[in-house]
Amino acid sequence: MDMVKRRINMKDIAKEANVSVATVSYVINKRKDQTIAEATIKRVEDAVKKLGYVPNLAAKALVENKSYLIGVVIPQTEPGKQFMFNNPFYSELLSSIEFVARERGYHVLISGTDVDQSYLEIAKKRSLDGIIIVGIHPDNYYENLTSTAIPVVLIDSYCNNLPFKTISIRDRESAKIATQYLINKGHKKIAFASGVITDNGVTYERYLGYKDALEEAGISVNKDYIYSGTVSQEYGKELGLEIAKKDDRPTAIFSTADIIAFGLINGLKKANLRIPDDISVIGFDDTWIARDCDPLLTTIKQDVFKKGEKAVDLILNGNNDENENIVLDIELIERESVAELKEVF
Amino acid sequence: MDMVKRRINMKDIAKEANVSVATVSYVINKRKDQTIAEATIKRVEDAVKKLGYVPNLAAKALVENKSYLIGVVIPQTEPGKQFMFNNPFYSELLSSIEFVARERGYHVLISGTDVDQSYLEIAKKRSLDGIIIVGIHPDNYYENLTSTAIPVVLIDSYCNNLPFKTISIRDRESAKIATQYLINKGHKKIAFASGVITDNGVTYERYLGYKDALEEAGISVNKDYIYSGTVSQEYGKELGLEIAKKDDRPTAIFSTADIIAFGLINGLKKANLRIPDDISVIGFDDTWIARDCDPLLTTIKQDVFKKGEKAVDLILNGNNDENENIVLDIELIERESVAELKEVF
DNA sequence: TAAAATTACTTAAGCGTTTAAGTTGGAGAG
DNA sequence: CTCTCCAACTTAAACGCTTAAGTAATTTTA
Repeated sequence: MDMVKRRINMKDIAKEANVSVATVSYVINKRKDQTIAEATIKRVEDAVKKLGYVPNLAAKALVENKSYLIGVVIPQTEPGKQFMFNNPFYSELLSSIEFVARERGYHVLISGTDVDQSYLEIAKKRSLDGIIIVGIHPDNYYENLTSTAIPVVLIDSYCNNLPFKTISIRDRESAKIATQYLINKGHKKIAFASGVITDNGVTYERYLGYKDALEEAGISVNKDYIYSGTVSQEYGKELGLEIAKKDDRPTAIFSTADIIAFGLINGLKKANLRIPDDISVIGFDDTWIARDCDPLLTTIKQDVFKKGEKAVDLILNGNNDENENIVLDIELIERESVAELKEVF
Repeated sequence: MDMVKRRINMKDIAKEANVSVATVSYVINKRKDQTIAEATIKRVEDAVKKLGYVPNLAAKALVENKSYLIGVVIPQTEPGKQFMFNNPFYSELLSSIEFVARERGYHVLISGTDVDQSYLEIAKKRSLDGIIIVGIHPDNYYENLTSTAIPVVLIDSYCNNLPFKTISIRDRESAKIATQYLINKGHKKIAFASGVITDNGVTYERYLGYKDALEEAGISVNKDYIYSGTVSQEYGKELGLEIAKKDDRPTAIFSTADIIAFGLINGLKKANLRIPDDISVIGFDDTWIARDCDPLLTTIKQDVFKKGEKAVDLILNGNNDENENIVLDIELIERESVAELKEVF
């Protein structure tokens, strides 16, 4: 007697339906290239229901060398720490990736970036079907990944020399648009507030766009107006307080993330400046936080859902050899945090 | 000639090190119950390095019926939608679960709640080593899960009749503490603002705690002061505007989530009420948002990291038969959003 | 009417591990 | 000098699935 509760497998189904395991496999996978009698299909399906069969993906993964698993790597604030989730942009992105992946029959494995263990190792171990890397990471990350056949999609990274697919927006142009918007409103003293500026990151691109706009308008870049810290409300707030105290205060600030802008607004208000009357702020991303600042934040909207969706699509449908780069559009959302500058003589 | 790039497996290592696959397996898993000569261990380890061997977890999972994978289920706002990530509490919790799991050599599979496919099925399919269910879910979720041997940990759920481990705080008591704090500050007209109140959810418990405090203080519960919507800043804001217009306005509001409190503050300010001078607000969770409202939000702090950590520990170390319930402590954090009520005669 | 094609299957090898059970040679015991 | 014991291995089955190749019966084609 078989007292131990065994896992129901294809063999059990085969026996119950009076067919071979191969047939069961064909029925379960609905294989179009196999011809199977309607009656047989029904017998198998009935057996599956009757016995409560659930396929074992580990076995499937073993023979197919495929896991129906997509890895998502999210940047950490610090090594050995948790990953960055105070920025709603990442939350929203992850949520959309998970949603789309699930629709496609895939699951999502999340991971912060571990210094000891390269993500490539995880990918190989788990036979991941693809890796979506969000944001910028230490260089050694990418190095290893090039040696593998696993599709890698980079979101918000400008490592153009690497054979990876990317999905991005025109960060430089977008930043230029934001800055030009401020310039068109009469601002000349425009500050730049961002997280750490890394070589291949979006932040650097956005910095370039900011510079482009200023230079094109004949405004020289004031090094005193360039602020770079962490992508967090804390930094924004700190910065708001600092800027408020400044002698030659800027009249507008372009922030590369809503969450920094949010902090900025808090800090500036704390220092009794009115926004946008005393100082204007423009953000980036259009996360929910932009819709719930006071004043409502004028910002560059990027379609976060689409960003996640396209990333999954690139992994699943993309030709692995091709080096695709998808570029999404942005939109400037005018709300309440930017004012026309009254000329002061 | 073997032109196709094959995956390096134990057999290759065995050949290279001149031992059997079994020995390789023993060395790689550092099995204490096997005696292996130092020299042999070194030979195997060298071969692993030389050939760049990475174990195949699918194969391991197949024989061990174990995946080193923990599933985390996060509530969705609506069926067929993405999961709830506007609430920083969930983000922070997920981040800590992932961090702790990774430390322990496990990975995290995330999933929103899919109506069609019960999570039990995913769990079986993937041989998950455990499931952490965050927040409250439709009843049929739990039903299926009882039939399996997979360890399930419920975070923020009061389904006490089910054979699951839980990890929670004393929600009722905590809400009572928050409400009593307001009462001690002289408030009598205290509103309650929450998400949907479900039978087994934390929200109901917090509602009870709110009621307890009022009743104990001899204040009758005013149905007009009970607001229940969604756990979002939008709802909070809407509510803030609504409450501001009210004839018999409450003097304080207890919100069951910081994010609602955040919205409330925005809405109330929009309606030209000063906080805490005109109306006090107390939150719950102490997510980062509490530290970045203006005014800073007085709130009930729960240790989100510990909540995640304990959940992982329960999955990995907990005796599967025992029905453990871990209860964590909370702390009231006094900030700026609650004022002493000046008696008005 | 025999050959070819098609339908509806089955057989069995293989994916990369783990592990219970066996083997071998040498050290220590009697 | 044989016997036992132990260290240091090896052998081979099993985990649950996929799939190329085979088979047998039936139908179509020339």
